Formats: sequence, structure tokens, C-alpha cells
Amino acid sequence: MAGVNKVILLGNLGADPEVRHLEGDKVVANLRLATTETYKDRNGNRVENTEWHDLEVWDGLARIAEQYLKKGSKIFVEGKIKSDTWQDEQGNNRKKIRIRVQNFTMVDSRNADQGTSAPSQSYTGQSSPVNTGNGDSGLDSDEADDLPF
Amino acid sequence: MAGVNKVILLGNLGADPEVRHLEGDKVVANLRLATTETYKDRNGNRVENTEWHDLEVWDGLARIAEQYLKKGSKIFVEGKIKSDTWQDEQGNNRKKIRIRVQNFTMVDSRNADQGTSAPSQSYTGQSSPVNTGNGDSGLDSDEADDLPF
Amino acid sequence: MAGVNKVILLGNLGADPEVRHLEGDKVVANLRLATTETYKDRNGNRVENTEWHDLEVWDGLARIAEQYLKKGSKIFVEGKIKSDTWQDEQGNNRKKIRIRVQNFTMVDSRNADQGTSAPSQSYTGQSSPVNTGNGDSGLDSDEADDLPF
Amino acid sequence: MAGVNKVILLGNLGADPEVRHLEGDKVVANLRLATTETYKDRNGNRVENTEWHDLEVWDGLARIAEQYLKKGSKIFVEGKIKSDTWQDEQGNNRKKIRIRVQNFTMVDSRNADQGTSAPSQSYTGQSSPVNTGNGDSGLDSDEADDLPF
DNA sequence: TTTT
DNA sequence: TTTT
Repeated sequence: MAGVNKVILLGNLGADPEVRHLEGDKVVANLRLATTETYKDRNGNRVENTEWHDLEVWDGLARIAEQYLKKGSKIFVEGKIKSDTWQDEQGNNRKKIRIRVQNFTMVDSRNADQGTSAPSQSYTGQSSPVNTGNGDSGLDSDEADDLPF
Repeated sequence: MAGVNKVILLGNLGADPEVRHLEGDKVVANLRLATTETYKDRNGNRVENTEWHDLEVWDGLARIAEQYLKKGSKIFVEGKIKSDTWQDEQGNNRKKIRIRVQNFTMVDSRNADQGTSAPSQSYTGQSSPVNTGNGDSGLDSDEADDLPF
Repeated sequence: MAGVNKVILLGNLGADPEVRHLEGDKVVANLRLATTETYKDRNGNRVENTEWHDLEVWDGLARIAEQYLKKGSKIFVEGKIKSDTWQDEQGNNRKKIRIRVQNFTMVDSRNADQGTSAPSQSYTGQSSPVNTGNGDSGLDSDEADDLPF
Repeated sequence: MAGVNKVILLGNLGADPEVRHLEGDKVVANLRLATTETYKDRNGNRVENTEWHDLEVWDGLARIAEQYLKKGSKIFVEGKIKSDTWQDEQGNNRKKIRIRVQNFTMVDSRNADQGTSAPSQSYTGQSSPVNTGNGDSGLDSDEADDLPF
């Protein structure tokens, strides 16, 4: 059966995006994202717990990430879990999990405004008119090549 | 700022889809979806609570809904909240909320198998390669016209 | 069958919370939340579309909302769709949809820091068995006595 | 700042739950969940891609999983990403990611009905203040005594 | 008006 | 390695 594999994150980048431009116009950006939760333990002390996520962004979104995101940027991310498996030098099976980003939104527009030609409005990675079933307006569907600013 | 407006539902259709074919190849399907939660009240009695949702599906997804969904179908839905506002005959401002479906997945393939040429595999409304940032394989992006079966 | 009814929003409050303290230590806060999406239309013009959501927050979370949220606050919200139905004066069946908030997170802590004793850490509302998957009435949460700061 | 770390999955168990009863009334169940997506490649061939997820369920939910889930069960899951890190024998830093389950819903109740005393109503796991937004240790949930049936 |  |  068809299933669902969805990840929703809101956090800050621990480093600038690492971007590789591949052959055939393909681009991939790797991001490190921290999501921090705070809670009180049973003694009433505040505890902070941070999880680090490896994000992978492709093509049009990667170009946007390269241009507008940097260390510290706060983003909302939608994606899916994707594992890579391989054998290491000792012949052990290894597995690494990444979040394949389907879209992201810059939440903290202060970052977008500093030292760049970025817009005052932050960016929302948009769903395409194809899968939004968007009957409103017939948006063109080439957002991948069509930076939103 | 760019925001997020996302709805995730899992439930059953209360009726067959109502489909209208509009000019210019546009299609809209309206669905009634029930999501039922059960819990125990403070007396330990099981209580069942059903919420009914008005869903709106467009174009390619609407055609799939028309073909494969019917009363009782169990589906997983992703969409967004969308309100229509108007004035009624008394001049009162009125507002109606619908869920604009962005994709859906048939969960209960039993329905798909009964009395139809439906596939044994249920359908997953797929994100487009544009917004999945899909670097895997370069899927063509015309799913809207490209029924998945 | 048990279903799923989940809403995820990220946006800004259009007004200060409206809070009512009810009998029996119950508190309800009503919030107006705007989620804005921007996209380019077929002519390449940026279009901005805002959806307004009516949120309902109860008890412990309502007290936190009262204390820390105000007009303009940016929050991430998790909740469920909940409809109220009634008959109006003309005898018409009426229905109003609200988002019952299950937890929220302050995203823009700049708001929290202005003119209040708010913490330097923003708050993440936590789910509880009481306010999650819950019937309307009869919440007897202890969140009220357990503010997270 | 407080962040968001949320995972939503819908899929089938690849094996029966592995349950360990720990000291102090604690229980943990490990589940293997497959989420399958299907799409057409550029040649129009249907491609099926399955991702396997390691789920970790604690205490009350673990007991429910033990009792009602088995190989093949279809479930909807809500949880968060959680990584364990350690050094292997070669002194390499290793990391393993699991999904900490916050609640789950049995979607295909046919499984629940076969060869067991399972209820005709399927179960929706409810969030609790204990297992939500929670640190690892020190759960002292009372879910164990409060099975929802 | 669904489902179990 | 982020953020407040």
C-alpha cells in the first residue's frame, strides 16, 4: 500500500549550507538543523535537549537555500526520511538517515535582511500547482527554476 | 512572513464524491470526510466523537477521486484550510471553511478492489518533483494528467 | 475506526488573545491567527494570500497564551479542527469551525521579551492526555498549576 | 528557542513488536515500520520505493503495541526523531536514528480482530505529558494502568 | 453521512 | 554546530 513518510521541523541552522553544483544543472545543498526542546525535569529544573538533523535540498530549493540561508537561520521544513545504506571498510552494513526537504520557509526574516539583496518577505517553498490541486489561478509550475523573489 | 497552513486527516468518506466538470478541462470533486476519535470519559465509558470535513479536490486528483473513491473509502489526506466568504440573503457576512486537498492516499485498498477496474495497489497522490526537490530520478512533472495506474 | 484530525499552522496573531475565565478554574483564550502564503501568478507578479484562523486554547495553555502572546506574536500551532453547530434566528443550520489548540510554540521570541516578565526561553506547549484527543468538556488538567517557566 | 521535531508515518509493520520489560515497570517496544511510495518514472513504469523506520514505543503505548500490533499491522504514527550516538569498537563515532512514538492509531483493524481478544474499535494512542516533549528517562506514566479499552 |  |  502507498504510505506516508513526513517530517516537520522548525529550528536553526548550525552552519552555512554546503552546496554542490553537479552535472546537468543539478544542485544539492546539505544543511545541519538543530531542533531544541526545553522542559522541566521532575525537580523543576529546566532542561534543554537539542537534536541535530541532516537535511538534503535539491535543485531549485537548493539554489534558494544557497542564496538566502546561513548559519543561524531559522526555518520551517517539510520533508521525508530517507536512508542511505552502504558497507564500510570493515564490511559492516551502515545506514545514514537524511531528511529530504520538500519545501522550507524562512521564519526569521531578520536573517534574510542582513547583508544581502534578500527580500523583506521571507520565502516559502511552494507546493506546485500540480499537487496542490490548485484550482485558483493556474500557476505556472516551473518554480524550481523560478526563484520566488 | 510566509506561513504554514497544513491539515492532515485520516478518515472515511460519508458519501460518494460529487464531481463537477468545469470549462477548460478543470474538474472539482467535493468530498465529505469523517474523522472519528474515541476516548474514555471520566467514568470510564467509551465515547465516540466524529468531525465532518468538507474537502475540495481539483483537476488530476479530482479525476482520481472520481474514479477510485466512494462512500466508505478510507483515505489519508494532506491539505490546507481555505475559507470562502460571502453575504447571505439577510446581508450577514458568512464564511465557510473547506479543506483544499493537496494530495491523498487510499488507505483501505479493499474499497479499491470492489466492483471496479481499480488496481490492487492503492493510490498515493504524489508530490511533484518540483516541490519534493527530488534529485533521485527526474520524474516528469505532469502527474496531474498522468493517472498513476 | 479511530481517525486523525490534525492541523499545523505557523503565523502571526492579528490581535491580542481574548481570554475568559470560567467557573471551576477553567480558562479559554480565543486567538486570531493569520497564515500568509505568497506565490507568483502566471504573469510573474507576486501574490499574497492570507487565511485567518479562529483558535481556541484551554486552561493551562490559555493562561500561557494570556501571559505571553499578543498582537503580532508569531506562533507555531498544533491542533485539530472542531466545528460548532447551531441554529440561527432564521432557523438556519449554522456551523463554525475553530482550531482547538493542542500545543503551541512561540517562534518569535522578540515579542516575548518586550514589556513583560517573559522568559528568555520561549515556551513550547506540551501535549497532555487531557487536551489531546479529547472531548470538549471535562478537562481537569493540572497544567494550570504547572506553568513551564 | 523551542523548536519542532515531528514525524508522521503511515505504513505496515515488518515484524511483530519486540518488547522488553525493564525494571521499575518500564516497557519499551521496538517496531520496524515500512512506508512505501509508488510513482511512475520517466518511462512510465511504476516504481516502488520502501523506507524502513525504527520505532521506539514506551510504557503504556508499548503495552498496547505488544497486545494489539503484529507483523503486517497498518498503523498511523506520530513521533519525533531521536538519535543515539556512541563509539563502536574501532573508535568511530556512530549515530543511529529512531522514531520515538508519541502516539499511534491502528488503521487496519482487520489485524486487530484476528486471533486475539482485541476490541472491535481500534485504538488511538493519546499523547501524554509524559511521553510528549519529553526527555528520555524518568517517564512515570500512568498509561500502563489505563488501557483505553 | 463514514468506519469498527 | 544553532537559537533564546
